[in-house]
Amino acid sequence: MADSTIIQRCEAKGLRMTDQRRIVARVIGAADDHPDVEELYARASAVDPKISLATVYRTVKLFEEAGILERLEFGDGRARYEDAERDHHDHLIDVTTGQVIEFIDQEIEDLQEKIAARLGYKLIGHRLELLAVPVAKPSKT
Amino acid sequence: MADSTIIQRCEAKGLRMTDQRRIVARVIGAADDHPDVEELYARASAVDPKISLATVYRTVKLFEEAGILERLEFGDGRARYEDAERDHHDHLIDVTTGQVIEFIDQEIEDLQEKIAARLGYKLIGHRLELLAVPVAKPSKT
DNA sequence: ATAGTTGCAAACACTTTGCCGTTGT
DNA sequence: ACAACGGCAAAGTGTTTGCAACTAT
Repeated sequence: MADSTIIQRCEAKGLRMTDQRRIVARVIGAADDHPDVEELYARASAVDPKISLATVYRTVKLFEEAGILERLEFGDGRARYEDAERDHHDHLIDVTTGQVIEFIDQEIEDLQEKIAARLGYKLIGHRLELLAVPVAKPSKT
Repeated sequence: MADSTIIQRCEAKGLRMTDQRRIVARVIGAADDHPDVEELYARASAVDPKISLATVYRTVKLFEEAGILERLEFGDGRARYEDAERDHHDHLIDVTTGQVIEFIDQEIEDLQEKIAARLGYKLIGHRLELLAVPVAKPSKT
């Protein structure tokens, strides 16, 4: 189940697929940013104006528990979701703009496993966010 | 201001020091775990039974904004605080028990800077939590 | 047919805030 | 003295839930 859509993976897991769930699935699948629930609701509402916020919350939670979505928290108190099936990556947050940049670095992945092992643990996941400022423009200094 | 107490750093920054703030400062300084605000409130209440939860919230926020404390979020919806002056470290969370283990690894710190630089950014901070399970006991596999 | 789902509004958990009497400097 | 602070309870967020009507299988 490598390159399947969110909807296909839902079906594969036997989740009952309603119109609302399909809409939420599509909205997330189409997103290339990291929308919070309110934003998913706004995008879903554009497709079906009578979908409710509660349904969006229930749906993302369901999908998350099914391992289809991954919940992210960037420290602003709102949960964000992304397709769990996408290639693993971490996030760099531009603190000047709030922009989120995805990246992968195998070296850092390996290092994390090594650190966990050193502490007597087996790594099952991690959260890594780099907070940074652009290095380009500003005047001197 | 390397090895100073939280209270000393508050004074150095010119914060008005009340009894309540001193209590919160001491409670955090004495903690070797990662208490959430409710827990800080419980510990502070043991010293001064009439301190209010609102004051604890106001105080940790004030201290955080002064750069004296660091706010942590382990994904359970509650903010946790620790002394920002302690040596930098990251956290490994034992998902079977919720226990939090602190660690430092210079290699991973350097790598993060390198990654940020590669993306055109200057690293100003990061959040890293490893989620892991103990590797010892279990039977065969 | 029927167990699961939805929308709505009410309930929640955590955190912030307005008001007013109190306190640090 | 007086701006800043603390306690209280009320208000705010983001998220969850009870319920009656609806829908996928």
